[in-house]
Amino acid sequence: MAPHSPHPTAHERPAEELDRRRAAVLEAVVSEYIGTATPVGSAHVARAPGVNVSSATVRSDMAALERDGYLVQPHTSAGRIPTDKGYRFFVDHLAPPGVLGAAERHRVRRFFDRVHGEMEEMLERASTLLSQLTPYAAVVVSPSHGSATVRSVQLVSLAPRLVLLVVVLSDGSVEKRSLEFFEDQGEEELAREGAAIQRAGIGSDLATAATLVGASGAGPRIAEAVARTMREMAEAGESDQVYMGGPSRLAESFEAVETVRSVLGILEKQLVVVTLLRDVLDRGLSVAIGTEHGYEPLASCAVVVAPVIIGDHESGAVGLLGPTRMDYRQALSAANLVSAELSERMNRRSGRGDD
Amino acid sequence: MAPHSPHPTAHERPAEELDRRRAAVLEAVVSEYIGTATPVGSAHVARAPGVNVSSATVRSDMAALERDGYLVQPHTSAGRIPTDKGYRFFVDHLAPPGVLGAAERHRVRRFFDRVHGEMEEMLERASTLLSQLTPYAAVVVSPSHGSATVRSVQLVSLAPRLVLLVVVLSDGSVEKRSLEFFEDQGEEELAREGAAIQRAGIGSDLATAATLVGASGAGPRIAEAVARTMREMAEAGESDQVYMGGPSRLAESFEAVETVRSVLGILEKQLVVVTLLRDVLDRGLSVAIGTEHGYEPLASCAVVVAPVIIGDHESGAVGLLGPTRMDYRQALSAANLVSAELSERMNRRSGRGDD
DNA sequence: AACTGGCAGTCGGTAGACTCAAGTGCCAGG
DNA sequence: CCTGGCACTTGAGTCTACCGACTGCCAGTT
Repeated sequence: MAPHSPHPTAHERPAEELDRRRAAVLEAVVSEYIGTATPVGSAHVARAPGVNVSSATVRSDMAALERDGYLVQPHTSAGRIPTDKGYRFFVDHLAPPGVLGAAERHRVRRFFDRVHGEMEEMLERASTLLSQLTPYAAVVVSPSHGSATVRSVQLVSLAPRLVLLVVVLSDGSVEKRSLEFFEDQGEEELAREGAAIQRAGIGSDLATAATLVGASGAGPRIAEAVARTMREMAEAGESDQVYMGGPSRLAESFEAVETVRSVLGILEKQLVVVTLLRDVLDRGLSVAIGTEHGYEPLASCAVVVAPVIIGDHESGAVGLLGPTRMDYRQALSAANLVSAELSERMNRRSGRGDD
Repeated sequence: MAPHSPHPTAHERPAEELDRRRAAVLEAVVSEYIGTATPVGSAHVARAPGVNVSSATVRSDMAALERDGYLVQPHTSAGRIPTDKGYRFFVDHLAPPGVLGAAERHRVRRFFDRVHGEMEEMLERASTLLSQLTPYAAVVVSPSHGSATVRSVQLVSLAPRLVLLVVVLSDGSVEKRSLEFFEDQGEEELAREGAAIQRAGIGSDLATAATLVGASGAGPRIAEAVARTMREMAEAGESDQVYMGGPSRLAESFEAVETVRSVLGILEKQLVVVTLLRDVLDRGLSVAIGTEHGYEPLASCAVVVAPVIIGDHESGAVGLLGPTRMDYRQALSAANLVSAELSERMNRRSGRGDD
């Protein structure tokens, strides 16, 4: 058993090492396929760094990887392409931490330094930013009001019998709703009512405030209408807003126009998107590949998610949607960078409940 | 010259009538092509109602129409397809007024009866509605603040050193912006300052109000910051918001994924969209076909526009974007219906300046 | 003069045969 | 256990022939 072979390294590789080589083969296949979208053959892989064996050996490794479900052959005389399981292994074990280029980091930083305007605008533009940092479509789910408390309630007369209810919450968001009354309301009566309502509701969350206002018995009709409307706001505030960035990226990612259509169609259903992202996050994942998210129509897609953390819990999310053969490293670092930056800004802005 | 021919109508058609027949031929070609996206041949046209001549005659008419630039042949042995000029003639002279089905009318009515929430939400959802009424992508451009006047100014403390400026305008819109101060501001000082600022600015439009507030000399630092921020709001309010509905419709309209990508890419540039729609409206058109709008990348598209009229002038717009072979009748009636309905709602809501 | 049927001519699109290149599986040998 | 060599498979590309859908033109009819 003396190592007199011309390929000693190959000869002495113990079993454990073999697995490592297979991993290297898998990595080579995935990397190559991500770049070229073409089935990759054993010759290509043999040339990859970390794989110091002949193409014949690679072939047997690839056959094994196929048996184990990491690769598939589109047809007999073609190279291999990764399965979802293959991508999964790549993401979990092989993908290096992945750092964005300095240029991109700088771009993100500059973006967040320049953003003015309020949360909605920031989120909207962040989704565009994300889609420009990567070749994928981006989604940003706005944090729900959650436990934000009422900071101010105001009634503004807009026209005869038309009054605008404006509620400011502790997270800096403003909800408005117009109310129509049968009788005209005097300017100073409105102000008085507004003050009373504010006194009743301030400091509580929207739903509670609505109840308190209803019970406060201030001005018969008005308080009732305001209470009802605040309850509406509370309900509406729970359904998170979704911002979509760079939908045209989808048309770059997929060949078939039919796929583009169906994926775009899904992105239009905001509720689905929110549920999907939350699901993935709840399962503790940051990547969902192919059918992992259990949503059939997106079987050819992968989703990369990063939470936006405000205060102590995940309340929003940013995501990237691309083909399963997406560049996970790039996508992950972009999503993480933007979500971190977003979290920081939002934390800085939102008040801490009590002054 | 007694009409003893078996085809008397054909025989006695004077020159002017001939034109009418050509128009009928053109109409048949356009209608058919809109429906099938396939070059249409003389045999098909000959069978169309209103064209009571043989295919040979139709052929010579089609040749004439091609000479005049209304039709083209993709290749020698194929049928004809309309040119932009052909579509234009169709739209201007041939397209019947076009009424939406009762079901659609009812759907629109119901939609507008149910919409609650405020303008932004209404516009957003109107764009979705429009894209569902037709197989095309929809855009809605929000009315700019224009001459809306300030109805209320409020300063709300969110956190130490963090204050939210909330301005309510007479059209029911609410602008907010957070201000950061170096020193902490007392709750009641803020209220006092807010009241003073409101007194200075109320009744003027945003830009004027900003100047007035700046000059009012209320509270040294605060008034200055508020004035600056209000000016920012005035500027931001001028750039109209664009809502895009049903982008996936684009993937249905075009065969080539490349076209889908580029058109989607253009839709993402909101400024371009706004300019385009305004341009078309300013030229008094409601349809722009192919290159008529002078925007090269959209040469394969047609745009249908309808103004949203608030008070006395066009301040917003709804539009539909589809292939040049779109169903103009359907698109026009849908856009008109939604824009009319939208105008009415907005007029009802926006206060009339003075109480 | 206007319209018609008939006919030759023009192409695009499809189907089949063939070739080519990429890539595999297997095997004997080191 | 790995390697080079070899036979085999198969999609993709090319070429050809053919079919069908049109058109343009023309002589004939009313």
